[in-house]
Amino acid sequence: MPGDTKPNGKTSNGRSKRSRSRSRSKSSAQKSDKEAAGEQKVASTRGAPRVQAPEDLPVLAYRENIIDMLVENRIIVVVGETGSGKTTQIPQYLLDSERFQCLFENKRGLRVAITQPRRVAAVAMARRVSDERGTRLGDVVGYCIRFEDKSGASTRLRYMTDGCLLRECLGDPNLANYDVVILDEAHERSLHTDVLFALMKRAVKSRNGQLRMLVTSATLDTGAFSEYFDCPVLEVPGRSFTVDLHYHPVSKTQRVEAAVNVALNLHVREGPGHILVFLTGMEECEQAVNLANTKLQNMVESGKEVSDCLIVPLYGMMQSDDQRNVFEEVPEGCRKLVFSTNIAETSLTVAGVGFVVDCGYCKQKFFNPTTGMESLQVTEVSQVQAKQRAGRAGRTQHGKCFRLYSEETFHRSLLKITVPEILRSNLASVSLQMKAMGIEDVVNFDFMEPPDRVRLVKSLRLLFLIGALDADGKLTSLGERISQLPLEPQYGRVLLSAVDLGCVSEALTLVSMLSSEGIWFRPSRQNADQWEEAQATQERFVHRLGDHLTLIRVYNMWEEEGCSPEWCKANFLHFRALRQARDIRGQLYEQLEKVSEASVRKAVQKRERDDRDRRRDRDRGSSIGAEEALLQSLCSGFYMQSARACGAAGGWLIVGENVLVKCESSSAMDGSSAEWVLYTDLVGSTVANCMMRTVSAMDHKWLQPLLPKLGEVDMKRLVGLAKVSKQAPEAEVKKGAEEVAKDRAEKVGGARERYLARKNKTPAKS
DNA sequence: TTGTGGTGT
Repeated sequence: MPGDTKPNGKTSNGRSKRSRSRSRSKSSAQKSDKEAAGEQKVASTRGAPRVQAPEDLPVLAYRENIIDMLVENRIIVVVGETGSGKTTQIPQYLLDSERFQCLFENKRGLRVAITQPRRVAAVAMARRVSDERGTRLGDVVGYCIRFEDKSGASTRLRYMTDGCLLRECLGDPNLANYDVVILDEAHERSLHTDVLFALMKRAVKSRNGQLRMLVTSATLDTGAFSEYFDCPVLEVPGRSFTVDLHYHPVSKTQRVEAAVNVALNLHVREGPGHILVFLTGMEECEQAVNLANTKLQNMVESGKEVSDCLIVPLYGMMQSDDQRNVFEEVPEGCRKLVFSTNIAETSLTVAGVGFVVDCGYCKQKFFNPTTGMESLQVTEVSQVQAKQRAGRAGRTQHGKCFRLYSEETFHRSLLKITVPEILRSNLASVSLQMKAMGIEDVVNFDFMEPPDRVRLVKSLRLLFLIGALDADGKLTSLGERISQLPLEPQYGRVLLSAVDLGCVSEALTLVSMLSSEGIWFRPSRQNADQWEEAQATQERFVHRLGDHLTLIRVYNMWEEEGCSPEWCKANFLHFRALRQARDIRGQLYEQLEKVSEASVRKAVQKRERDDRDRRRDRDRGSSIGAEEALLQSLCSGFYMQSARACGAAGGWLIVGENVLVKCESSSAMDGSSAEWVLYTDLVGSTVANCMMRTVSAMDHKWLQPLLPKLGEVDMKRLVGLAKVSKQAPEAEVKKGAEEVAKDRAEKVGGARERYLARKNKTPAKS
């Protein structure tokens, strides 16, 4: 990374020296490496027209090599470890190479898209490169992220989130706007990047030499990449310090205490360097902080000499100002001990870490396509993750990493790479987007890591049920409109039916709230008083008809309070999440208007006028009409997720499935006797213990007209086998029937199991 | 009994 010190401790030039001291300051230290890089400009360009890239970036030596390879090959893979400079330099090499630009027939000038998995990274890289070139951000170098497009007609290097490029593919699957696409951080295997792999491979082929692609990855799984893309791989060395590995196996149940003990041992024995401990979740981090404080106190009381130590947790759901505390500079001689979730693995960088303790586990989300159930499971980390965690100790000094498992476990038990998100996700949105791009056969599409057929078939079934696909799996005009909305298709369906039912405003609010991060602030249970106070405070928002109307009520009250952050704090709500919901709502409002046939604006304005009148009249009762309409429009997207009370058991039976479910205890409908309910999320780890989250009471007369469609699903027609079977009847029909059988047989979420099974059949190279 | 790893349009 530009501005880092070299291993020998000298800085490459005066500018780096300045930026080094700056990178320790509060404002940039709290951000990721990439964002910090972007911030250097403020300090270093004053009076200078142009920021220079450090002269000793490892990638520089490969400049001509990269261009040669990309002239000769349509696709190449570049493997470069942290600090090689690949993200900032390679796009500029291409832009500055006449020889490379000669390849392209169009004379509008080279245009390069560079994707990042995270928004902050896209912005920071654009800012940095723009500074290096001495241009205004948004001119030659720009970026594009949700809610913010800082680029224009003259933009040649466009940094963007992978999700943005994916959305651009919808309108233009061949990406005619670009000559080169760089998919950066490909090793992270984000859902969007994985889909882009497949789309780009296709686009490169169809553009016939006029579109080049470069895939960059930090860790070595080059076999899989080069095989899939059939392309050469170039390795660029990194620039970080060595990290000694130590293995301290402990039992899974003792990991928190063991992690605390190892960390305190390090604190007592080792020289300078902060300590970063990786645990699985918020509760573990809070618990560890308490435990470490107690133990440290005991040591001091027993007369042991212990130096100063600041002990802090770090996780995503933390209030923003608490999170900032983690990055505060500590006094000389004071050590920081940070207990973090995997947020510190890639998203945030704690500066000055010399020691890492890795518990060997993390939480991962798995979606079970058969039940539609989502679960958050504590899972062993992959080898790639373990290396990434260890690397956090070697950014500024020679480091040490303590793994709370054996070396044998590392090699024998841990997966080589993390199970890619595409194998763990709900694919409804991916399938719909592919259909909207004219890709008919989604099930047999050439993904690098093909998702299970069941997962894909189930996504088609869902799209059929909401009317986005017809019985033959063809995109309907409704599906086309839904695909335009940046939402899960089921939510898109709800919005469009809300237009017809006259409750757009409410639906926009609800869908935005459901699309944003969780709004409820749930204090750690380590803090019992606060926990109870939060429960009691949040209960006051509850709407008797369920969680969906509760969410709308919270949003409306927040707006009435002038969108106040203080009001959020007092009511145990995440301001960040509500603000995000407001941004999303604004965006959806605009896009829904483009997409929907009726005039959304008129409907919304009428609604808002009515609301004002009602408030003036203090006649709250009359808003029932809109509330009912909202619940009814929910049915159009989620009727297959409704359930009927099953008296004896005190739960509900999901329609069309023999699964008995309960409400989560935090739900407004918990303990309710409503005959019919509808949920937007189903969570749990096994079918036997799964819970509805976000639940509302329903009137059966809204559901009744929709439910028969559940019986109309013909999987064979949906995946397009009915037509194929005319040519090869027996085999194909049998295959289709097996699909249905397998589908029924499947009960427990098996992405990981199937992935493991596949990996074991074809062992990865070591 | 019961919790919410992290991203993104």
